[in-house]
Amino acid sequence: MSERAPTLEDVAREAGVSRATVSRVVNGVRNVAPDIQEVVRRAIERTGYRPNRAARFLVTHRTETVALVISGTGDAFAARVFADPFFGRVVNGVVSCLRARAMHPVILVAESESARRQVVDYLSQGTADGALVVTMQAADPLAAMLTATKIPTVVFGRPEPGLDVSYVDLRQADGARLAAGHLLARGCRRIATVCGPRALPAARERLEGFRTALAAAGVGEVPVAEGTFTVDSGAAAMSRLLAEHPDIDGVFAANDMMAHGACQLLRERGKRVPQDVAVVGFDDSSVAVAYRPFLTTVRQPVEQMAGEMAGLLAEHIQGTRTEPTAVFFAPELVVRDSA
Amino acid sequence: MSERAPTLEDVAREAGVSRATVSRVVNGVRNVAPDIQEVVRRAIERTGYRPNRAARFLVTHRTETVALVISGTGDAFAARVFADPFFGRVVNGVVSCLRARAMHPVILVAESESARRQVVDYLSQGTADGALVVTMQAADPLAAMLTATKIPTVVFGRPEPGLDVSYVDLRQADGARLAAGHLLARGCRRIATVCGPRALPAARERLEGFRTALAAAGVGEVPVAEGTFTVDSGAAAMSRLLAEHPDIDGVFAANDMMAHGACQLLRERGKRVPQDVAVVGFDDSSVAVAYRPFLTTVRQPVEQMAGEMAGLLAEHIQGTRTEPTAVFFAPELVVRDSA
DNA sequence: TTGAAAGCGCTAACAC
DNA sequence: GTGTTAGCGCTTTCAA
Repeated sequence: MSERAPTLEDVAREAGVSRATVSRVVNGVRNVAPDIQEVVRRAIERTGYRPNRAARFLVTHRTETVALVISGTGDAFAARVFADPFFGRVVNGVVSCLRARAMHPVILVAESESARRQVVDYLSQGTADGALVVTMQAADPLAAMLTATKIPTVVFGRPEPGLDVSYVDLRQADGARLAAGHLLARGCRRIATVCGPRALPAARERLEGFRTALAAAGVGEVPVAEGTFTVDSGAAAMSRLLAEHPDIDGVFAANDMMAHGACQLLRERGKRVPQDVAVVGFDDSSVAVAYRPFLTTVRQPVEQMAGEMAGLLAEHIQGTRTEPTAVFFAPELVVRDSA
Repeated sequence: MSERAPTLEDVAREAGVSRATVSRVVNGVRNVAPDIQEVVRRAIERTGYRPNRAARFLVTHRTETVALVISGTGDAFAARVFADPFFGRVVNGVVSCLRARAMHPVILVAESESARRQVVDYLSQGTADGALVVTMQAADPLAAMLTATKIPTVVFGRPEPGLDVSYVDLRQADGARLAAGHLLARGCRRIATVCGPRALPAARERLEGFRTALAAAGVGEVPVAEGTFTVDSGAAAMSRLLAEHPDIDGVFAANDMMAHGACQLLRERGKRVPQDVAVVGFDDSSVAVAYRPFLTTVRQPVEQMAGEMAGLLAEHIQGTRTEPTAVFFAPELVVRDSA
């Protein structure tokens, strides 16, 4: 574009020292006389020198960039993910953590087999130091492909069994138990659940945890309807539930959007929430308090989890941590209006 | 990590040709005999060679990465942006367009003066070929800083006057006119509006456009309450409006979330939507049809706009386009239940 | 403490 | 058509 950007060479000439010396002060290595440091610093100032990352990377093999991969499958998959508040929270957590380390996330989408290969390809070109994988799918092959290629990887949510990779996860079952306990404590006895896509491990764990907790309290047979984590699907699931069990008095939905969908449908059918039917959501995302009724929900600290995920990756990259590590987070019940 | 990744040199040796020849087939340059091409291709296969991006960049000066900068100011600013469906739509549009060009977005957040400088710094290190700026603020200085540094830049939304930079924008006033026309056609005459932060040019344009359209139809004096684009703020604004003008029969909200907030408040106050008060939103984001009432709204083709923004940047980067260009999009009225 | 020099892996003239 | 060669801008031994 303009006339060539200043290089180390230019600064060196300007300061009357060697390239090596300039490099040393730029990288904060000691062994440089204070006065020379000062001279160099001024020369940098005058020339407006910025180190060239690519050149530096060529020798250090560190790009200070990590890939944030949204993995999953299907038509319009990406659009759905990006519309979900969950995605924004993850990005937020990742960015916050990375910034403190002067690293940056590049967004990659892996929605098909070929896209997955492209991601692996991209990463093996040394464009990023590692990968953060957020998957919307069971048995996502991406993490395995990545680790097989020896690319530092950390995943959000428990990976498929047998895969030796670091991850962060929520104690899903505990969250479900919290929801069950709250519903029970309210006096609900005819309790149903709107679960998430069973293909998703997290959704399965919430469902199982919920069933287990209820069974332990003597409530057997829990009617289940599956949704897709959207408001619509929550309403549809609620409708199915109501058709077969008109006397339901408590519902646990596997995320907040479905919980809202359930609330809406319930109200349309003339049921009051929470008086006639209590509804508990999951996530405590921004939508929990955006629409009425404000949701009683199980909080998942997504930003924190995403931050920890990024932190783990950073440690793997710099070699501070070598063994695959799992970090679990505790869910928390947030009581509001819906139950 | 492992033993050194294979380089061009390795492939060349394996294939029994020179580095240059391998480079040519890798980059799809002609002037290579078909049989040699085949030999090289097989050698690449055998060695598992992946070109090293940094090395390539060092000579081509193209990183095939662009920065997607979320710019704005304030505490918790980032969290708010990331929670907004708008952000996801932008990312989606950008990623789709970039992928086709084998480029990738790296997410940067510029929420303070120092963060802005870091962004400029980052880009002057040649880490990305250009910047996509999405700002949530009036007179954002970032775009100016970027263009001053000769970094190819395209912004989402009209930049401050006098700044010679490419941008994409919606014909905001047309959108407001659509909303006004619809409300008028329904027979509304006591019409108010919940506008967005006046600091935002887009919000101001919607407001002005709305006023103008109404004035042209002989409806003067439009009560205005300002919100912050959140559901809450929409409800609060509606409440203020109602306090002063209890007989309002039509409302235009500057985005869908505020429209939902207004609908909720209206219903809480015993008003039926749309029978007693008609509400028109703006954006046609995913929330428009997620909650009842489904919103009548002005569609803003965010994904398309974001895609065009990325496309413009790509052209600027590859030199196909040199003059700053503005591309405008036409809004569209989507009639549903709320008006 | 500083400088000289050897690459890092690749592309692009230029020569053959 | 293909190979040779000279860098791109930086870090990092190794000597001095």
